[in-house]
Amino acid sequence: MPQADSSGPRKTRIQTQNEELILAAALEVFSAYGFRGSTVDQIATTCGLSKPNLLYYFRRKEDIYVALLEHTLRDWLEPLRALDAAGDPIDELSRYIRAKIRMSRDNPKASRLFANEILHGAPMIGAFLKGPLKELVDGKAAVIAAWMARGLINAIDPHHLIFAIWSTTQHYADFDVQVKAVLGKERDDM
Amino acid sequence: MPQADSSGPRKTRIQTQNEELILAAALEVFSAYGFRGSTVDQIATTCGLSKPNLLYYFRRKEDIYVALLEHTLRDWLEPLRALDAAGDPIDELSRYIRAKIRMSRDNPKASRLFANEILHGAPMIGAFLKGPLKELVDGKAAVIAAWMARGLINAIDPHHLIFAIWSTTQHYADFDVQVKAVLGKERDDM
DNA sequence: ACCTCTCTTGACCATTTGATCAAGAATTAA
DNA sequence: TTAATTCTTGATCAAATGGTCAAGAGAGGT
Repeated sequence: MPQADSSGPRKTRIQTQNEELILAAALEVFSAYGFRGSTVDQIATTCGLSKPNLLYYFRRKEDIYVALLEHTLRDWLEPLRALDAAGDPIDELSRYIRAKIRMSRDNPKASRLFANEILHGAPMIGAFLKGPLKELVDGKAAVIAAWMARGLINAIDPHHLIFAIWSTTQHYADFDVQVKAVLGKERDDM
Repeated sequence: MPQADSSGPRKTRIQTQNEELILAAALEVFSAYGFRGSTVDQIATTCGLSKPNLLYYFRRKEDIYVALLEHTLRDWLEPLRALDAAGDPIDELSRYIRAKIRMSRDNPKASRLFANEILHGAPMIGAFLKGPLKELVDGKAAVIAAWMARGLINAIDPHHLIFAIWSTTQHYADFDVQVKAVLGKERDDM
């Protein structure tokens, strides 16, 4: 029972390797079909393991999903964390926006994974949103508000500025098919 | 077999009434759980009909879903259609944006229904996106481009301007739980 | 009242799917 | 080598679920 050890990451070579395989396959499948739309068999087939073998590493379907969310969530917020109060507002915000666009382009599946989770009421990461995410956003909103107070940038509600950045950038990952359909799907520029 | 008549809407009073009930319940359920995440039983229970009875009006689960999408799609694009080339650009765009925000607020479930469909690759309305939707957007993008050419508003890519409007406004419906979580869920203003 | 057509439902079916288990194969430590 | 541990899988199960069907209840027109 590999999950049992909460003390130390006493993991076998095979264990580490297969868990990575599984999470990669899970991202592929969950991001495309959502939690309920995906089957354990699909994930198993995608990573070339048998279903019981997959369930040896993650005992429940939900465990795979949660592990994947947590695993991906780490990098996802990195660009926002990097927003530096001491830097130039325009530079900092530009860098943040560009980083978000790059992430949407390079890892649209992660974006769709989260979008789907939140769209369905965030049943698994609701606590995370109200806790760590809110803290982070509140903190950065304060940074932006300080810039505005010093007259460095136009004053608008910082929270909604962040929402606007999130929505516009992630739009290209989450609604990819719509964007491609409307643009005629040959154009790859932005 | 009520579906059969493609000639005229020869519908019974009960038929019309129950179909409305079903579509309302379907919006409730599909918007919350997605297509595969929803069950016919859930929809039946929500509108107080038995499952076989519901399947008497819509023979397959997919039929309910498609009917709902088509039914909702009509109003959804109305504000964009209303964008008037002869009007003042600022007024027209303001009106459009306000209309979209109002729709996101008044009918977030419809927004989430579409968001989910598109997020999963638009398996049912892919043709609509590439056809009628593209025509409409291309037409309105041309209108906006004409305003820009006359120097009435700043020049940026009209298609991406429309995407920005879509994403920012629908964000508040689609990612409702995230917005509420981050804002502390008491605030109801924008 | 009578007949036809519409509507409703309990019972049932086939398939899918998350999950289990015992037994065997492979790996690792001694 | 040997023994313990880890890994793998075919077979199987129970529950959920989309969909069917025959038979009965109800509405509407005459």
